[in-house]
Amino acid sequence: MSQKDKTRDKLLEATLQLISEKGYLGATTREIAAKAGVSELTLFRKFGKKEKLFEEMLESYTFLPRLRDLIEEINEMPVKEGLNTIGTRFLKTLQERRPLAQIMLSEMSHYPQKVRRIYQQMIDNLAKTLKSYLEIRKDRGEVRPIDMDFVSYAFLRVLFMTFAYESIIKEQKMSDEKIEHTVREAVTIFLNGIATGREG
Amino acid sequence: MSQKDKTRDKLLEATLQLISEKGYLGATTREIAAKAGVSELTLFRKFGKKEKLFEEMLESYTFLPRLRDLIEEINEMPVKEGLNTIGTRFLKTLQERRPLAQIMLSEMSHYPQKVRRIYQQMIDNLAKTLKSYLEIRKDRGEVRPIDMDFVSYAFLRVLFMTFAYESIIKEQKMSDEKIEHTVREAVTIFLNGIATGREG
DNA sequence: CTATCATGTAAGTAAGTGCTTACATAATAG
DNA sequence: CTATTATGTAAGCACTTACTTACATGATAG
Repeated sequence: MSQKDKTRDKLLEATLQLISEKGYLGATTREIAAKAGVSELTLFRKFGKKEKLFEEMLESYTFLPRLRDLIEEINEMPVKEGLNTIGTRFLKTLQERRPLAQIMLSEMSHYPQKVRRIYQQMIDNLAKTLKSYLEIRKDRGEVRPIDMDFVSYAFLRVLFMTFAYESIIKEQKMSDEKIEHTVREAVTIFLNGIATGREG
Repeated sequence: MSQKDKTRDKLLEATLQLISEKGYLGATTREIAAKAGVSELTLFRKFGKKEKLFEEMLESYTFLPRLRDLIEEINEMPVKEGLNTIGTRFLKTLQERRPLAQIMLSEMSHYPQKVRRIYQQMIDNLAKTLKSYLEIRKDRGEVRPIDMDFVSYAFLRVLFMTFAYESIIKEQKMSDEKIEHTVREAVTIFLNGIATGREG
């Protein structure tokens, strides 16, 4: 990688870190440049405006790598195992890309159209994967014929908000055990529900 | 109400609106005062600092009114109806207090301790209510003996993120029908799960 | 070696920002 | 009515911000 690209990367990385910590308005170009170890002028020469820097940073960071090939991986698994795999992978990805997740959460009110991209990359895509997986299970009689679109989103939303609560509001990293426990509980509920069938 | 209190209220209201639109840093004291129809100096005479204004605004707005007395209301309902009632009430409250919900979501990364208060008022309390309701149903054999704490949070989180997605990312108000549909689907999943019991 | 190109330093600009001071007026309370 | 209190206008301060201009230096490619 050329020196030029290294500088660019350092700036994008610093932008990710600082905006996730302080928000778009709270992160100043001075501080971003300092954190990247370059002069502020370099930042402006490369990106022109702060907003462009923000956009290019969003473009360059993605949730995808860990989530790719998930369809094929889970394709032949029974429902319980499939949900477990997808849920665990989802939470671990959020964990690894936590700054990006944090930006997504806190800037969604003010930059909805910019955030929508990463939301789509992350949750919409994953929901689609999950949905088509569940549709197959439905055809095979493994799951009930209900609105799989809603089910998929619901499953991911429980996990996403659990992540947000633990690692942002409570400011604690989710341990591997916590992740496992969370996914296990969610899968149990989604598969079997909580009712016994008896009415009180 | 005295003129004094009216001024105060107008300022708090303007603060709520503007911070929900632009975030804490994006909302300026000048603009808040203008929106409230008073001079900026009045703002500072009443609250001293912007941060204090923010805090007092958070103190003054609450999610509670609509949620009070919910325990007694649902107490004798069967699970399905109980979940339906609590879910619907929850979504309608979020809708009514949307600016507050929006602030809660977007400032949670930067002011976690301040947001925790409204989170506790809203979700933690409601989860507790739901949990104790479910514990009773459990004792009566209506629901399975599983982690009711997790179930309660999971149920509310699905609804909360659905609300956030619809009304913040997609920027559409949730219609009453949408609310009903959302709750109905969520209740179905949580009660019965999606599995048939047959393995593929 | 030399010409180019990425980067640096330094200084600065224009526009905000939160917050203050000095003085004036209108409303309210006793 | 009068004294107090809430509010207003106007100006501005000290600081920060995104962004710019002018000039210099070091690396790199041909």
